[in-house]
Amino acid sequence: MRATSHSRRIAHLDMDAFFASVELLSYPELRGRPVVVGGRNVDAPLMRADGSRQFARLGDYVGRGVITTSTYEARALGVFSAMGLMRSAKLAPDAVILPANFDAYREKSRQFKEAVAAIAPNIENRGIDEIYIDLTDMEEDSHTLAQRLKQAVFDATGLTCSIGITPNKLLSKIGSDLNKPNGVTILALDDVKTRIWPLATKKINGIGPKAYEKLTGLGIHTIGELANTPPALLVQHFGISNGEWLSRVAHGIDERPMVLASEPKSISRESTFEKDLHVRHDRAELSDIFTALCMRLADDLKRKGYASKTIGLKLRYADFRSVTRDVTLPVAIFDGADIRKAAGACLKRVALTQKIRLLGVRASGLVSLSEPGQEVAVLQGDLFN
DNA sequence: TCTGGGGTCCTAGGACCC
DNA sequence: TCTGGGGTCCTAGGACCC
Repeated sequence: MRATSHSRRIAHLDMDAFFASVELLSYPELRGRPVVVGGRNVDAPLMRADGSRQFARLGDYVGRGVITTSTYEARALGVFSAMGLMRSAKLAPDAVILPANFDAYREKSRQFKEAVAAIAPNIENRGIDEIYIDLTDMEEDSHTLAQRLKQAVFDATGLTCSIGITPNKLLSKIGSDLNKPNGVTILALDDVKTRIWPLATKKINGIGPKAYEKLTGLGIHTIGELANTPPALLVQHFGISNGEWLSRVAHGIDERPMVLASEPKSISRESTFEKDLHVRHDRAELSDIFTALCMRLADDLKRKGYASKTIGLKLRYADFRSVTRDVTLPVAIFDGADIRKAAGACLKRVALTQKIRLLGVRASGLVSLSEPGQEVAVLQGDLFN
């Protein structure tokens, strides 16, 4: 076991505009154009009589949903991930909108991670399109390694990525973003003052919209200003744990270890409706959606080999407030009808005083079905009667 | 025309136990 | 006759990330 004080070399690899880039492999004629992926009512491209394809236009989109990924050409028009589609349609009406194709993204994800693993096996997964890689024990210099990794990813997928290599995960994550797309950034701790301190505090992974606003309110805009703020002041405003963390990360300090394997903590399914639903007028439809969510969750549990002791319900009202309720059972369950009963018991505990825009069901307290010694019930009805 | 879906982690209060 | 101090589990909400 290596002591944490030992100097490490950690890479962060981030695929460039991942979902959109995967789509461009199928539709190369869209290269160089603003393209977004997302939405639920998006038609796949149609083939015209002359063999060319007809794509849906963002400006014609009607309905709920957000952008999941946009190409760099679309970002130049102000259209980014998580932006509402109707709002983005105003900003970039002539952009092309494509439906998401998650199976294809998962397959490309598997391919790029496999290509990296063949070079450097110590990988931490950070979702579908990014990973950390421990390069500490590799022989080659960082520039050579970065090029090798990028080439391997491109050969396996036809896609480009950006890489940051530094002594820790915090700086590598910031670094991979500094020369996007198709970039490499290599930093040492000595570079923090010149390269990191000028950046906005929200570039730090873990400083989100709320913390950023609070810092701005204190007159702290850059990471350098954060580093030069007395830790006591940060503790005063953010609490002991967060305050001290802010001071450390502003100085580029991050001792978090690589996490090479992990078990899921929860599995969930949720759905935002096309239109807000009324608890009485739309009762039948709501009930069907609720049951379908529970059945899909049961499928997910079985496929992944887990049972769950705690079933939770999530509900979002028309005004976007959301509430959760959960119940812990005496035994773990995985049957769809049992999940439906448990979630139904949760639903009885929430106030249904306005229309609903989202329902979700969550399984936590997971127990692996492959590990013996756990009490798992396949019960029929007697738990809630 | 607001604001997806799947996750993790943290906090805080209350129950309950020793 | 007036009330400690842990520890763990459960629940609800919220921040944050991809």
